[in-house]
Amino acid sequence: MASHNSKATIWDVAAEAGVSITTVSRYMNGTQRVGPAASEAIERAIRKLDYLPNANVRSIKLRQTRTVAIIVPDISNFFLARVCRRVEHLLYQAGYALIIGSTGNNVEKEHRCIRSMLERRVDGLLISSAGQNNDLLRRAAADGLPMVLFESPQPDLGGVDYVLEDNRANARLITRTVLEHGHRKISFLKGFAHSTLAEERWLGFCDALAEAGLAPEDALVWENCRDRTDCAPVLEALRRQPGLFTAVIASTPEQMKFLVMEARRQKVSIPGQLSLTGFGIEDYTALFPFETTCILSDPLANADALVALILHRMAQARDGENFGEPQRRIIPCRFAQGDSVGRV
Amino acid sequence: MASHNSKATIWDVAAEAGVSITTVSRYMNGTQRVGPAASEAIERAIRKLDYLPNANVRSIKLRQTRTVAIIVPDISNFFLARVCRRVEHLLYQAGYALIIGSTGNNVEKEHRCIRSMLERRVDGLLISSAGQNNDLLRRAAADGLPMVLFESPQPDLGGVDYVLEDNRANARLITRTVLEHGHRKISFLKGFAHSTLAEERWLGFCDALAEAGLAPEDALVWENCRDRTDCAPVLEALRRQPGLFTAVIASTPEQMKFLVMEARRQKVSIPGQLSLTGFGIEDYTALFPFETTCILSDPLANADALVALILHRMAQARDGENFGEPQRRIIPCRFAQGDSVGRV
DNA sequence: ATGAAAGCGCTAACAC
DNA sequence: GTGTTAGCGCTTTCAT
Repeated sequence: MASHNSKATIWDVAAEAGVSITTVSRYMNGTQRVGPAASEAIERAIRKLDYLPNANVRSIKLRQTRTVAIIVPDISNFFLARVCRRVEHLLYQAGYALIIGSTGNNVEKEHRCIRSMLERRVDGLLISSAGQNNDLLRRAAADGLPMVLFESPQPDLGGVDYVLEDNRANARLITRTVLEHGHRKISFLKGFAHSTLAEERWLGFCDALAEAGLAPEDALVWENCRDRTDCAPVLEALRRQPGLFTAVIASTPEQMKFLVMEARRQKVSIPGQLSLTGFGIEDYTALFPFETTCILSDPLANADALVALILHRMAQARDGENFGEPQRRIIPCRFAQGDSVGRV
Repeated sequence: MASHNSKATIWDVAAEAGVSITTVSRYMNGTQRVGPAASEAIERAIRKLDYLPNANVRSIKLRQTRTVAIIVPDISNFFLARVCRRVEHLLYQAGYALIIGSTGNNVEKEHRCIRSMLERRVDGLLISSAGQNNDLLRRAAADGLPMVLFESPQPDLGGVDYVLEDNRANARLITRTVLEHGHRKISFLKGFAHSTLAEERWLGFCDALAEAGLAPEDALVWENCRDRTDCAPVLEALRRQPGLFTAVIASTPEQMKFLVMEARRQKVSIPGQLSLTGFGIEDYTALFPFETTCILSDPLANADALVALILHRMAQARDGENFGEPQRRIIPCRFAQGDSVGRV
């Protein structure tokens, strides 16, 4: 079987059609009218040779790749998968392809991902960064690369666009709800240690507690819960020591899911024995065996904002315009009133 | 702010370091020794200029992009998201980047996705095709593009590698289980109309029925169930006409999920009033409020096979070797014995 | 160990 | 309307 280097080039098409490569180029891109005779000959040659222009070569003259990159901690995460799907679709409609990098919250991998995207000269970069690579990102931004960050704010990385949710306010709101239901012993599951997203949710929790004259209790705070095995101990503790806490707040949809699974396994009834709330996603938390009271993120709205911003920046970059003020879009979340938080 | 065309080239580095571009190239790629003095000067120049080689330009000389594409109906689908995550990771480790296309089972979009990937000269293509683009795929394969199909077999597209599950046998197995539990009125949810994957599962269902001397009843077969709204009528029918069927088999994990959600909403107890089974995924069906009896697909095993095959083919293509026999890997599924199928 | 120069496949002035 | 030609930024003979 032939190696696929056997691809036809514009020269082959030109020769076959008996015209110059310029004419072929013009025909392909519609940059200029070409005569009907030539058109037909070229069309025939293209079909005969199965000609497909080489986009990489094109990109070097055009100085744009019509590719944007998205870098996220985990594409199989429900929220991010939804974001990616819509971003891919919207960009596709705008004539861009999407390259995805999934970093697993590994700083080293994220670094190499970013580098790789830069070497590929993507026209734009969408990134939910775990942090620690801000110097690299800053340089890229300073170089004029259209870029929008999302999910996790990077306080030391200004001058770029952000798409965020108000995690602190939302965490405060949900915590207040729990307090209003009479709970005083409230457990909190923190997320990935280095994530500013997780940190903000934690701060919002503390805010609400403070407003009620309370303070977080060490014994009720669970660090770095990323896995089902990280979440199991929470319910085990409760069973060992009934009354240790009456409500638990999860700071990610995954944590909620793990808690639901563990609650079933360990036969802890929700909200009977334990109230559960936190951060969810529509169409995900819907599967839980109760109406979930929680803050609902909207992946589609996030994606829409991301695409709107990056397209805008890329247009500016193409036209050599000044970028102007960095944008900061806060995507509102919905407060879902369910029955997973009971009165105490 | 400067346009990001302000990128340094190999010429800039050479000039800054006082050497020729050849030397810089050799230094970057380690293709040949360069003197210590030159090395240091180049290193300094690179840092100073923030030089990042242009991968697209490189690719045209090297005749490889170190990029592979994966095209799937929906990246936010749990199974595919998991597959993509692992494929991305494995390929990344092998030095390849992954471009993802999500087609929404739209033939037109799939076609343009494939074309786009070919124009980008990806070194390999992984695709779960909805069908109907087999001529394009066949030409690509004939051109020597390493390619492996998965999920949905394309009977008219031979000579390429496949990673599949034995859907027909698995559907037969799960149906037989339902029959063995005494069910005779069994409802079946078919999947996306044009999907050969869905078709195979349907055939396996028919096989088992036939073995038991039964035949599918039109009133119990639901076509083209892709959404929650497609699944709701199933349970509504049962409530309108109790005893219409005693068990339901879903042909995709999503259908199972929708049925679970609807069962809760419509207050149909599983397996009390209705037995439920079908095709699931570990860590997904785990969330259901019962132990699910079903066939479990293994996204990781699928991904491993995909990557192993494509890497092998790409190595062959690079070395100009003959491709030899097409491979066909059947990934085994696990039969999960739960309690969602009751005795009748 | 280093450099000059010939491409890779394409686009875009600039001629005609 | 069409062709000539000079690049785009890089790798790679082939000399030195």
